[in-house]
Amino acid sequence: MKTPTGDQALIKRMNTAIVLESVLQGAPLSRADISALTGLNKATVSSLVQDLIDSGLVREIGTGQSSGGRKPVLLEFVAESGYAVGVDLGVNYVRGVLTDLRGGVAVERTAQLDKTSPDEVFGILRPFIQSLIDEAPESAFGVVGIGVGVPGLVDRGGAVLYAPNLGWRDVPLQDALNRAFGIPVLIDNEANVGAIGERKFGSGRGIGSMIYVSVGMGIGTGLILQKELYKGAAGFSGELGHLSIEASGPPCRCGNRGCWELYASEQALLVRAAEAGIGEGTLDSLLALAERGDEQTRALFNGIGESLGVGIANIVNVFNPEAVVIGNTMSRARPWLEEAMSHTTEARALNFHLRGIRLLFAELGDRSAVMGAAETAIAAFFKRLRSA
Amino acid sequence: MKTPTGDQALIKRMNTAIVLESVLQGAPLSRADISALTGLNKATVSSLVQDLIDSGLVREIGTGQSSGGRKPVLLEFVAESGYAVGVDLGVNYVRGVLTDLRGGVAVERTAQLDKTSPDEVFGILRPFIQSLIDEAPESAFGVVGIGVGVPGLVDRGGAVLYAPNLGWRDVPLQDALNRAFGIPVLIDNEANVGAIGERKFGSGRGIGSMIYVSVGMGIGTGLILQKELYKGAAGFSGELGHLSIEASGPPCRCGNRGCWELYASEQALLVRAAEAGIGEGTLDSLLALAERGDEQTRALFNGIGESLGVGIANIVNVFNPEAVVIGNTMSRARPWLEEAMSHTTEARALNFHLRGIRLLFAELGDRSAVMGAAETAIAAFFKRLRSA
DNA sequence: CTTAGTTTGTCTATTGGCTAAACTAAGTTT
DNA sequence: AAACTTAGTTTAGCCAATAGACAAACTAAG
Repeated sequence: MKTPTGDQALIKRMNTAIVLESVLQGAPLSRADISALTGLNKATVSSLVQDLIDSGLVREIGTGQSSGGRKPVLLEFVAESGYAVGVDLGVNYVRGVLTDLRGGVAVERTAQLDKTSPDEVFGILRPFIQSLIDEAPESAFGVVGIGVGVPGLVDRGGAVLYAPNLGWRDVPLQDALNRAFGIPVLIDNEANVGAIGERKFGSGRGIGSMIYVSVGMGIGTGLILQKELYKGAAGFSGELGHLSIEASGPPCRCGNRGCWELYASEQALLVRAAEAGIGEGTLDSLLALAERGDEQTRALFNGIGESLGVGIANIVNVFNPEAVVIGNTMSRARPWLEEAMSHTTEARALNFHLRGIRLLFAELGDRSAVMGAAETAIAAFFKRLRSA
Repeated sequence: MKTPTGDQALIKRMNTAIVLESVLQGAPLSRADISALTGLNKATVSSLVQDLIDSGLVREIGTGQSSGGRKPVLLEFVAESGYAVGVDLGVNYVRGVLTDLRGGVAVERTAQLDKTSPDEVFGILRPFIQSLIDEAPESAFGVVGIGVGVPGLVDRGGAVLYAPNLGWRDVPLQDALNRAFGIPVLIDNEANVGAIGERKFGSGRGIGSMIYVSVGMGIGTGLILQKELYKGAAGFSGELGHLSIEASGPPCRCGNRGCWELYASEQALLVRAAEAGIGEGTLDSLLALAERGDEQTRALFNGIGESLGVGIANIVNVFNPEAVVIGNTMSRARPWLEEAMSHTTEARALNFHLRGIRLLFAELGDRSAVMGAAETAIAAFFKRLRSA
């Protein structure tokens, strides 16, 4: 029986979390507002707010408008009571942010990555992260954690099991960073943190079930189901890039055949462009051509859009999500993809599932993953607060 | 702020639920055992157990072995303190059970269904359910609810939005049954209740994430993720039968192309058998042929097994579940399907995701759905207990 | 057949969080 | 200025869980 038993301390933690949550959501509001909002007694709210003020998470910011009686004392969350580091480890770059507890970016930094062996990457990563930590202002909680997104499979213990594009196998990144910095470190797949980033700060704000499709050289996905990131039994789910859409299609390096990413990724686009002799082997060159009105290039994007739609129709049928968000590099091709993509999805998905669904593109662009990584660390901090 | 705030009543409800849960799990055990198991104080356990005894959910069943001191008084859950009705509404049959609160079957009954209009079905269903209710013995809580599985899409309010095989559209079944019997009624898709049945009573016992694939004339699926039935945003997810496995395959009645169920369902088997001039157009005849060693028939099953494997590989890559359970009529063809199915799945799914996965067949056979329907009603009863 | 030691389950006093109601503080309205 | 409103605090009481004392019922050793 692992279930934690209920006692008074639990109640207090729960109610404190509820009060903190209302301050986070409701921005400037008074103790009376919180009481009305939550149903908690005014006295209870007063007491819990005092605790939060003492801990530094909440502060009073003067009085508000009277509505016929004593003026309310307005409260707000102290975003600068702590900081978090978010890192997006790419195949040839590292991007990092230092954010406050509301996700406000204090420092942002990018570095090149030309070597990819675990040791070399760690040699770059360590001072990179340290420099972000060093820039954090004095605060009540200090730097509360480090979140990292990596292009590969990550197990529950934060070890990178397999990252083909980095050439990594079984790299215990979380352990290493944990030892180096002595603060909580969370490692997750790039698509998973991207999903978290878009849901918290981007186009998926407030959405309960959302599938984030990271379309870069491959296709990765992050599944947010019932407001939570879904991970499979072993911690790695959502390899929708390797969902086969042509059972008898060409073999994929994963062992399967006709995988979605063979048809709908940046890689697929570049291969097709090369076959047709268009562009210079880069997404940028193709985007420029499409921009200039080149019909052949636009047809190419159109085809990718259709293939995206085929996979999205599957996703919609399987998950019946509120939204599908397309992110990563290919989101820049939105103008040339969107119509074919939406059209194909609508033609193929089940009618009932399409009701009210939203097909969106990432708002944060190439920052979905860093921001999500930071948010991961912030969320873990709040979770720790709630349970202690 | 909809979150229920914490107060003492909540604590008591939580702890009562914990105590009840340990009695449910641990079968005959004493108050002292519960205290040791849960960490709750002996006095607390005593008090909560007394409440449960008073309510009729728990009873003392004499003393146990002493381990050198006073003999413990053993407790057990009173399964017969209430009853539930489970109904599996098929296209041409209705199956119903009356179970106690532990899912023990007290009465089981099946009826033919030759008419399928909502009114006609309701005319049959009403006395059918009434007769089950009438057989329930006197008990503390009486018949606590009715669960129904139907072959179609069901919305959150228990209305059948679309059931092509019954020819139903927008039939408010839950409302109708609720009014007729005045006890809680829960309607869900056949595959969803089947998943619940197999997880609770069948081959998926205790498994946290499991995909139930109901392979009948079509393919339906029930997704159990993190121990909970997953429903999409609008309440209907898991149409994995309409996951396209051949983007350029033949059109499906759903509007998409190359849907899984066109390749791997009983229907697909029968179509192929007819093309090859084998059997008499029924699954039974083909099973008999395969049994007798007919090579052509076995090859047919083998092909279906491969197609099942293609879809299962997709499922495994997407959900990384602990188990996939094949249910409904086609589970009877297990001997002729299993090898090709496992082999194809292993060849196509990502290696990491295959670790420890189990490909199972339904243990309850054609009773997965009824049992799951009953369990749905039982679970709802316990949920009500916990929140009041 | 005592007597000591164990184990089960209940009783009792205490703790701590929440609440209603009274109260203080600080405004607005007429 | 008097009457009313609203915000936030203080007070007394409630209730569930707990530690520890205790009674009941048993085993085992001398």
